[in-house]
Amino acid sequence: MHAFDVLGDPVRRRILELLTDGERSAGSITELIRSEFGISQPGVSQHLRVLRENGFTAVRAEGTRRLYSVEAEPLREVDRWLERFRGFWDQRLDALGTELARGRRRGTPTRKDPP
Amino acid sequence: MHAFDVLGDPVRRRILELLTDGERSAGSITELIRSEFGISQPGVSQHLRVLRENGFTAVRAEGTRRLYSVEAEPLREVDRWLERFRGFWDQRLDALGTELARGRRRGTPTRKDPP
DNA sequence: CCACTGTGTCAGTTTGTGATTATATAAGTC
DNA sequence: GACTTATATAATCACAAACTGACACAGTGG
Repeated sequence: MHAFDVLGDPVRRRILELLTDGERSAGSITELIRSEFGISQPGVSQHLRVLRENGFTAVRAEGTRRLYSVEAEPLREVDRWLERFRGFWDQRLDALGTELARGRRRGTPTRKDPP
Repeated sequence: MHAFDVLGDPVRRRILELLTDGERSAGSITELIRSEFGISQPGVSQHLRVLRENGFTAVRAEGTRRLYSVEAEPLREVDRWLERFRGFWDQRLDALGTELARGRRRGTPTRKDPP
């Protein structure tokens, strides 16, 4: 499953958002998601599975609890894919800053259409 | 349809990639995509429609030709969503740069799990 | 006007994904 | 050991998405 497919689901995006400020147990995630989306516990668990199996989260057991946390790599991959499009809005870049932070090369796009 | 759903399809991602270096006619896109993915002309046309209807592309008519080009906004939206996760890998940031370019506030995430 | 090219739309079929209910497993508690 | 809590898995079902083939329609050139 491609990273973008994983992020295509609003529940999964929300779960990742919840994890931005640190570890969270499956239970606390489930509770929140249930209240926000009205889906069942197994439903949430399956989304957690997708995130897990695609490397978006790391899990750590603590008793019966499973503590989930964000794993950066796949998100970073998405970020890298987007990179090629930054030129479309970064134009009036506070140059130095962006250029240093990201390693871009591409300038403003130009026309090109084969016959 | 959410931006991530649009990007969930590999054909649509590829089309956007093709458009990074400028306008392209539906025909030239179709030809390329057909050779790469082996799908029919209507198939490609439908993907173009999704991109169009979701604001990922602009279209301009030139005779019978339709010239497609990238429209930044939706991609930018995705970029903004990702922003909150940059802290997970940007740590060793060439500080100044990133901080100036993006308007981040969040630091390194910390633990937090409600009972 | 006719035929041809370029492109979009429609109808119908297939497939994959997300949801549900029921159940399994594993860890604590009494 | 029986019971409860925490979480995952299994089986199944429903629906949205993607593909195809047939067709429509606008421009263009003879």
